[in-house]
Amino acid sequence: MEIRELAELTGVPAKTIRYYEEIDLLPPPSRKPNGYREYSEVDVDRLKLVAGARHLEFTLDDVKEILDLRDRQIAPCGVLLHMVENKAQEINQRISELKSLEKDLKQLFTLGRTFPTDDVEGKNCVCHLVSEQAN
Amino acid sequence: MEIRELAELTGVPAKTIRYYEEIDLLPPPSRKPNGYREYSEVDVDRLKLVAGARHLEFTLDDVKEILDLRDRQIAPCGVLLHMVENKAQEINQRISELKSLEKDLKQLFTLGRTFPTDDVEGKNCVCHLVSEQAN
DNA sequence: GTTGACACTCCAGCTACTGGAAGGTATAGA
DNA sequence: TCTATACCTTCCAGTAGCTGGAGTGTCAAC
Repeated sequence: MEIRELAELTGVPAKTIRYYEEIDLLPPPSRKPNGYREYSEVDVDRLKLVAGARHLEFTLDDVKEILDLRDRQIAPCGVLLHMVENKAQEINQRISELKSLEKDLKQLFTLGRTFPTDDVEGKNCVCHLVSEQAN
Repeated sequence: MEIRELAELTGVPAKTIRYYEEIDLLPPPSRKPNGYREYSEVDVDRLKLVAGARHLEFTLDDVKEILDLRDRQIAPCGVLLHMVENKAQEINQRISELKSLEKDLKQLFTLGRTFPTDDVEGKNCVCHLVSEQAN
């Protein structure tokens, strides 16, 4: 199949597929006589793993690690399971951060709404509240 | 004051301060005879606003917009308040995404743990589960 | 005179693509 | 046969927000 079909089967844009090839995430495929890339089911499987991992917000380095193991005939499941656990942890952490951020923003909004909107430099200015966030 | 002091007062690394200057977020400061940058309280205020906004995860473009208004003597509070509201909304959205992601990861972990760790290509492989995430 | 901690500029690299230019190829229709 | 279109190809540049490092200059203390 050509690159467009691989793109459709995996949901990964053709442009991105070429990029993945460039950074050695995907092996250079064989070429048709006209120079077009030609892919097989094996490529579909590989790219689906990449797409799935990206959907889970793994980095391309993570993905590379998994694929490297697989390429060397080592079952990557153990490592991957570990990565999944770590990623869940990481996401959890980020959720906490964002929740705290959301709280700050809402507080800022509530307080800021009580201020006049034409005070450029005074303390009763949303800008001033924002400046204080840095601490 | 020199750049190091400004950095300490605002928590923004000197390197970043120079970068902000380069992208016209901060005006080029006056220079001492030896060529060192020299800052005043006004610069501290300005950079604190930037730092606060960055802490709230506003983009530098957002910050630029606010500073531009202020520089043209227009009170940016109204615009900023609006931005705060939008950002809260955006963060909220992202929290939802991450929560769903966390759920997927935890499910994957639970299920993956029941699999043998030496199955490279079969269906009982974490890799296979990850591949299916793309849908 | 030398050491150490600063300062300066400039260039490169990070992540994960994405857009666009300039050109080649395949197919369908007038 | 010409042409329109929808692909394909390569290569270069840009995005966001810094950060690291090289190479050099300055200043104060010992």
